[in-house]
Amino acid sequence: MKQVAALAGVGTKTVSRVINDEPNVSDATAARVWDAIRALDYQPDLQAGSLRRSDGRTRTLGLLVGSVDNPFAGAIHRVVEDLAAERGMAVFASSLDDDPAREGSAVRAFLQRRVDGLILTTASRRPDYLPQLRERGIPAVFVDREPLVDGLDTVASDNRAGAEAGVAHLIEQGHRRIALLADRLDLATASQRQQGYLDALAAAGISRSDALMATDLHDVDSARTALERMLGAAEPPTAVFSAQNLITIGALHALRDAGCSRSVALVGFDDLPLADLLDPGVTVVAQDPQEIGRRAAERLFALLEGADEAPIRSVVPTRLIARGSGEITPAA
Amino acid sequence: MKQVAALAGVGTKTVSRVINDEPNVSDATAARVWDAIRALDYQPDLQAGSLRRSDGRTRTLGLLVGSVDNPFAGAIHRVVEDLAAERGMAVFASSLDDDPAREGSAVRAFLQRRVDGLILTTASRRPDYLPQLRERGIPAVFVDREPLVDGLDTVASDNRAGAEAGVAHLIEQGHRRIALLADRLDLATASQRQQGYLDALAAAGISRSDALMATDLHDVDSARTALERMLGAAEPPTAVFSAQNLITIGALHALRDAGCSRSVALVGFDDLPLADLLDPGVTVVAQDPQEIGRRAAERLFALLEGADEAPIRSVVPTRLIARGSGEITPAA
DNA sequence: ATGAAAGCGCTAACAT
DNA sequence: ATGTTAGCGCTTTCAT
Repeated sequence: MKQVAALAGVGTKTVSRVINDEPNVSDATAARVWDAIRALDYQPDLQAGSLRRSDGRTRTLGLLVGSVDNPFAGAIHRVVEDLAAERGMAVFASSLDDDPAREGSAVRAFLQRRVDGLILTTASRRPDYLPQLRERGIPAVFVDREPLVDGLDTVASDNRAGAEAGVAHLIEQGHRRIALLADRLDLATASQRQQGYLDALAAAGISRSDALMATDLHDVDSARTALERMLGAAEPPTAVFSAQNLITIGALHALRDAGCSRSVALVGFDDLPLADLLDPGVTVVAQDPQEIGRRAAERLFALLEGADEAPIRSVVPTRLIARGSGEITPAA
Repeated sequence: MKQVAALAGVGTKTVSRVINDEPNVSDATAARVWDAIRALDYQPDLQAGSLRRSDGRTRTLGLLVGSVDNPFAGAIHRVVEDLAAERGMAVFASSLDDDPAREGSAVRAFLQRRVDGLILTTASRRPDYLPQLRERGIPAVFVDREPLVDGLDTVASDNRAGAEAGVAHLIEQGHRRIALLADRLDLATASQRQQGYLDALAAAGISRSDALMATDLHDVDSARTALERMLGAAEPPTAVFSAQNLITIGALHALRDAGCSRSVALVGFDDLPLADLLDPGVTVVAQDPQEIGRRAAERLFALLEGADEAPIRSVVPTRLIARGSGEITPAA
């Protein structure tokens, strides 16, 4: 910056004024400064600036998702990035892997880099870094999972209602032995979806059976194995509700390998790319990751602009998409 | 930091020494400092530190991909993130959308935030920011696409050979009228894959037909439309080579809608989730995004540690995965 | 083993 | 309309 000032024959503060287009610079000097900036390929150091700037902003935000590799997270990331870019903000993204330790170090990494705000998916019901965020006045919006703490801003799918609708759909087709394949129940999403499953059964007067509920499934293979075991049991399910996208993939493998794709019904929570091209098409309870990302980002920006109303708890509706697999009726 | 120093009853420099565990601090003082740090929930400001630090490092890197929403990009991102985290580095990710303007502003945003290094996918053959990177000594590794500039470090799939192998596979099944569905040819990947297609035809003595080559396809819908048109033409292709993952999805839709999934062969470049569950399974020329990401990240870290050898041009082999759609033989 | 002073690149506050 | 001085939170250099 000093070089630019020297080349343009002005003081550094004038250069600063030009860059941030503050008032009180004559057009002539501004032009000279811009020339010097171009001549030197000067790029202002945003971090150094924020060190002294009154609001201390770094124009940077942190995004924590399940895994940047997961299509659901990718969709959220993309929306957040686009909205952030419109405001000249850049985004740090990190993967959580549903590991509280990894979550903690990711948040720490964000804080050390002085992000202005955070959009977080959490693996814990009561994240331990919340007091720190409060103290430092760093706004955060939780997405996908709602911690069990009051006063937080959250945006998530209607997991319970969506799961209930998916299972009710299977019940309408005449199924009574419906399997549940779910993730670790300490994750809010998994337990809410299980609750929806149980609510749908209860509403139809179907008693729950532990033999039909597999939980703690965290990847494709564990889901596949769990369903294979159920299909080989004495009273196999006639329908399956899989409560997460990777689990649905595992279930699809198990059904295909057992030759049951056309005889055992399947409804999955969360949509999959190509789900409509399978045969039968995969019926899903679709989430709307774009909408989740959009609401979260907009809420975060509102907080950054000093919105002071009460925290919001935003629930994004799900949508049942019938494609065939969920409309299979139980064998007579 | 001053507060910590005050609470621990030491000078700020001692706190600095403890944080960066430099030598010459007695265990007793160190312990007192750590206590103070915990008591105050102190997080050092990494950016402020790098301002004065001799190497100026921010422990941050920039990653530019096609779109953070694309599974290929997601896989690369994930690997880069994991390797970066091991070294205490955070990563800024941005989407390119194959738009040179967006590419430029993303790189500018990275530079203003003083990233230590870059992993870049580019939409231009000669990115205009290269001189700036040189001047500032910011190392960059290009992934997926190789700019037409000497002296750069690059990591990419063997696009030409992979495409040639995919098309040769179709020719082996007896096909002679093989369609090409490709992206904008100004993108290195697209033109290399087209070249592979042409090489395979030439090797088999099949003359090229412009009616069978659709280019400038950039998303699912344009690919679908292009293939629909070809299938309705006088001499429709008996096989299709789709040169990119979104294009393959479009082709699958077109084939299904035209009722040709079982009669027209398809080989796609780049693997798709669920490709093995479709019926028939989708034969693909699989890339290895993890390997691409790993090599790029490791090369970047080597450059950051001052490796001074000549730039490397790393070519990652592809692998043909036969799943059914590519083994369909032409109708007699 | 520890601390004081200077300075990294920038912006705030106050001149002029 | 422009420049000067101080200081953001840290690390360097050099003294003690």
